Formats: sequence, C-alpha cells, structure tokens
Amino acid sequence: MSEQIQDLQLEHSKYITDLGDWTRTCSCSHLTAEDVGRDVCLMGWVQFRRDHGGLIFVDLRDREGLTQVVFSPDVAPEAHEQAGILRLEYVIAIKGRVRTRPEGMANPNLKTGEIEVVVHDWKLLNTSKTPPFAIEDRCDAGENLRLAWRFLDLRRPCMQKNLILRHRAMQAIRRFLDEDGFLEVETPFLTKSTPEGARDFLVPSRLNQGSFYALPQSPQLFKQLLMCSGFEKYFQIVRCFRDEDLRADRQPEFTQVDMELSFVNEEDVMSMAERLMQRVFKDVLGRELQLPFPRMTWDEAMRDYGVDKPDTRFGMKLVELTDAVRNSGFKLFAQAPMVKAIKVEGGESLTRKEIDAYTEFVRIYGAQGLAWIKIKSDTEWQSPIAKFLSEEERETIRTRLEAKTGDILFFQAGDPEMVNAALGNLRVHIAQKLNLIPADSFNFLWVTEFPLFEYDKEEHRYVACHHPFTSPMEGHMELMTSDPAHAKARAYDMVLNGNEVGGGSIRIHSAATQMRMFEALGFSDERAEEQFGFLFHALEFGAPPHGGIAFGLDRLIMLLAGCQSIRDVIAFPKTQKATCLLTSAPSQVSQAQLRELGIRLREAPEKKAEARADKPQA
RNA sequence: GGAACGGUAGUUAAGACGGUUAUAACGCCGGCCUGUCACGCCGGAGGCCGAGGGUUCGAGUCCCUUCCGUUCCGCCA
Repeated sequence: MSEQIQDLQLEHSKYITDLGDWTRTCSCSHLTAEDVGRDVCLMGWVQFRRDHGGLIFVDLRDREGLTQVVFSPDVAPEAHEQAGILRLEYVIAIKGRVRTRPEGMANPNLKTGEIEVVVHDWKLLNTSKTPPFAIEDRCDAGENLRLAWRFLDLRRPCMQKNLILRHRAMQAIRRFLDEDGFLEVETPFLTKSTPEGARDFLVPSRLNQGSFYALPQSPQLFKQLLMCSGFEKYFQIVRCFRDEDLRADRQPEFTQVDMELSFVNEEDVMSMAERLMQRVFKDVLGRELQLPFPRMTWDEAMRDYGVDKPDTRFGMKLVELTDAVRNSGFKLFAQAPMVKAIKVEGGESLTRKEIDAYTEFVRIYGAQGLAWIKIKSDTEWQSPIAKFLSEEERETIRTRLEAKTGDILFFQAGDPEMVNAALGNLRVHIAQKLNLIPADSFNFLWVTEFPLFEYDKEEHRYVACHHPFTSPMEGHMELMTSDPAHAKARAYDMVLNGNEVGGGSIRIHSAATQMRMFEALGFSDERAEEQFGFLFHALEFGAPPHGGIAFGLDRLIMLLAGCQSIRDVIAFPKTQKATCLLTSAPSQVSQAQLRELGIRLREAPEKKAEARADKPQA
C-alpha cells in the first residue's frame, strides 16, 4: 500500500513548480464580502478536498485560517482537471477571484464563510505523504505520536494559536518592562555548578578536562551581580535548566521571565508584578484584572488550604479540629498531632465507591485512610467513626464546619505535613470531580511570609526554602541560628488558580547577613567562599538593597491558553523520560567525541543493554 | 527510587470464561457525482495484537520480564 502511495506522490511531484513571479496577496482568514470581485493570490496547505466530479472544493489553510477555493470546469477547465491530483497537506498557490457563495451556501462556522475564491490558475508547490494523523483540532492522536511528528502536530490550529498566544504574551511583557525602565541583559548558559537546589545539567569542558560547566537553574546570581553593577532594573526572558523528574507542568528546560530591581522593598516588586500581569491579560486576552491581588501569609495558606499555592476559586477550606478532639475517646484523633476536616456541601449523595476512590487518592500522600461523616440529619450521622465521638465533640464539629443536612465531612489525622497534603490535595481533587470550579475565572493570590528554611530529612540540616540569598524578615535575623524553623523570609509567590506562576524575594544585600545565612545552612567558610565567593565579594562593594521575582512563562501561558500541560505551549517539549521523540535526543556520542572531552564511560552502552537482556527470566 | 493507567490496521478504539477467518469508525486507494464544507454513494487494500519468555492441545486475552507513553508521590534552592 505504502508503495502505491509513494508512487502516487512521486507521480504528482512531477508537477511541482517554484513560485515564479507569484506573490501572495493576502492570508486565508482575511477575505470577506467586502473583497468580492478582487483578484487574489493565496498560498497554503490543502486542509480538505471535496471532489464533486464537476466542482472541486478545497479548504486552503495557512497560519491565519481557512478559505474555500473552488475549481470549476466552467471557469478554468485545465485548472480543474489538474486539481484532481490534490491530496491532504499538498502545498499550493492559487490565483482567482473572490465571489460570494450562492444563496444559502454560506458557512457560518468559518470566518471567511461568506465568500469563496474561484480559481483561474494554480501551482503545485509541494506534495505531501498522507500525514499519520489528521491536521485538525479535533484530532485525537496519542501524545507520543504527536511528539514524534511534532512538525505536523504544530500545524494544527490549536497549537498555532497557543504559540501565537505565547508570542503575544512575550511581546506584552517586553513592552511593559521596557516602558517601566527595565534593561534586558543576557547572562551565561555555561556557568558554575552549585550543589544547593535542583540537580544541575553538566557540560564537560574540553579545554579544561575534568571540569564541568553547569547550565543555569536560574540566572539568580548573575542578576544579583547586575544589581551590584548598578543596572537597577534588569529583566530577561530566559531558558532555565533543572535535571529533575518531569510533570505535566515541569520540563527539564523551561522559560522564566526573570526580573530584579534595586532600591525596592516587597511592595515595589509585588506592585510591579501585578501591573505586569494586568498588562499581559489586557494585551493577550483583553481582560481587565483588578489590582491589587489578594494576599495571604504562608501560615494562613497552610492552615486554610493545606498547600502553599491555594486555589481560591472555590471554598471547602480545611478546618482545624486538633484541640477539639484532644481528649476524645477516639484514640486515633486524640493522639494525632493534627486533625483537620473539610466539608463537601451536598456530598451526602456520594456513593461508597466514590468515597473509596477518595480514600485511595489520599493514600498517595501517606494517609492511612479517610474518615467521613454523612450528615443525614441533625441527629443522624452516618459514619464509621461517629460512634466514637462525644456529643460535645459532635457539636464542635458541627459548628466549626457549619455542617448541614446533606453534607459530607472528610477527616484526616496524623502528622501535620501529611494531613495538610492529603486534605489540601483532596480538596482540589473533589472540586474538579464535582465541577465546583468556576470556568473562565482567574484568581490571583500572593502568598507571603514564607519560612526561611525547611528541614532536609536526608541531609539532616536546614536548607533554604526559597534560596540562600533570601533576606529574613525584619526581626528574624536572630532566629536564623537560634530557631531556624520559625524564621520567616521576605519571600512571596504569585499563585494563579492553584498554580505557582511566580516567586521572588528581597535579597540579602549585606555581606555580614549573607555570611550568617551560610552559617545557618551549615556551610564552612571555605565552602561558602569556594561556591559563592564572587557574590559575597560583590556584596562587600556597595551592593544596593535589591529584590526581584521570576515567572514561569510556560505555566503562565498554559493557564492563559486553558491547557492542561505546558507541553501544549512549548514548541518542542520533552517526554516524561526527558527524551525528544522527534530528534531522539539524548543520544550516544562517538568514542572520538568522548576522548576529546577526556571522558570514559564506566560501562559501554551496548553492555548495559546486554545486561538488561540477560536478566534471569521467571 | 516508588505507585497507577495505557500500548490491537495509518489513526482512535471494541474484543464476554483462553477456542472458527481479530471487529468498527475515520483515514488511504479506485470508481461515480456541479454546491460541498467532518460532502455523499459504490468497491477495495490494509494486522508479528509494543517486544521477549512462560503456562496451555490452543494466548490479543492468563503469568513473568522488558521497552515506550501518560498521571502522580518522592524530587523540583
């Protein structure tokens, strides 16, 4: 079969010609009734072909849209006859005249549906093999196929729309920041590895064998140096690299809108960031955002939502019950470090199967189970646990959760980290399942007063929550060493519909404080000097107070475009195993290349493959 | 490092307890058709059921291993 098709394509390819002196006069989306009578030249791809024997209709597609062109034996017999060879995705140029469609033949679904172009002459600019999937929005090809044929996938109008939207957002950002006095400065991609934070992508140095560059996780240090250099307002739309596992909203290389400002405090940065978002939403979606955005401290976020990036488009807040059940006869509750609950209004109708599914869901976060109470009436509570609760406890639960007949309550008891994660994520999960999230709403939120440190159980030490250059809040300097768990940072995250879209902080600009921070993180003087000496020295020479923020551009565009994955707003994304199905990167390199770099693999790749195949079979 | 789901014509899917020649839709190829627009009608081709091994008289179906994709946990200063 494929031979047959290739023969066909080969045969057709004989008719391919160059543009010659033909010039495109307009795109495939612009012609309307006002253009009737105009002679035009369109170029594009064959989207659909409807051959009626007599008339041949072709929907011609370019990046802007579709126009129906008609090959008629009455108008141009030769052009009509030759049009028989047209197939999907053939590239053609047509010259013809715009005319209104016959009475009742307009297509209201098409922007250009009132008119058509009747072809006088046309050229075959290229043939195409039959694409492996339909080049249409409604195409339901699997993502692996789409990624392997990404250049075809990107022809689909929805993908074009996403990348056009991305472009518009980037231009809006550049315009705003330029007008606001920011300077765009590029920083190195080949830079120094710093073990704090994410895993680095390493690049071997040929001229310095045994040494490696790292690709930047972010331009953090360079932008602070630029502040020390006196540029005052910097920005960059820049690729960042982190060698960590992928998610729907995480790629190994991703784009940040990175900004840094001198002589500012939190208010200045947050206000600027809000106005930037306002501009982007105005220019890209034509939507007005109300400023300022609501704010919430990290403590409040964890208390009410269990997560540091609350989705505020719906309620169902977490309610604290730890104190109320401290002396409960129900030992599981009484002994738990934390007990919290959420209420699903009208959730009494949930089936056992649905509740079981939610129980499975919270197990992901380490929960042992999921206690629930269905409020059948004021007095009748259907629940596996209600019988363990005293009347007083019931009353507290009823009051705090404002429980009414027809509701269901879900409880979680245990370590605060687990309770918050389980209920916080269950809250969002249920809201999605039950369609409680209003469509087409954008809820921005600032989360502030983040902890300065978090305890790393593996390394048995405190590590920076944001990064080690974040300034502690006023009055929290002493806590850095005396009580690191309670030290708070001058850090802020911008949250949009439950997604972290940006984060930043006021930085440490005093060398003494920076040194203290390294002490708190358990760095020796030597190690601090070796790894961050250049920043430290810059702080010693008149560093201005400064702070900044960085936005995850891919996530922001994903939300603007209404997509579920950032892969849909990145032209050439990687799979979850960080491979590129189009180019087959990463790939093996020659021994000669490795030798030049002074690198020898511990195990030859072929041997590894063999080892896999040799594994004993059951 | 871990968990879950998926892989069957070009594509998307169906395939009851393991049992005839593995279905359907779309796409593709050929024919017909002068107003279609997801055109219509008639005909046709198209399959190593991801790969390897096992159980069995017999495997798309059961078991094991492995590869690929997706989602999530860990991880992501």
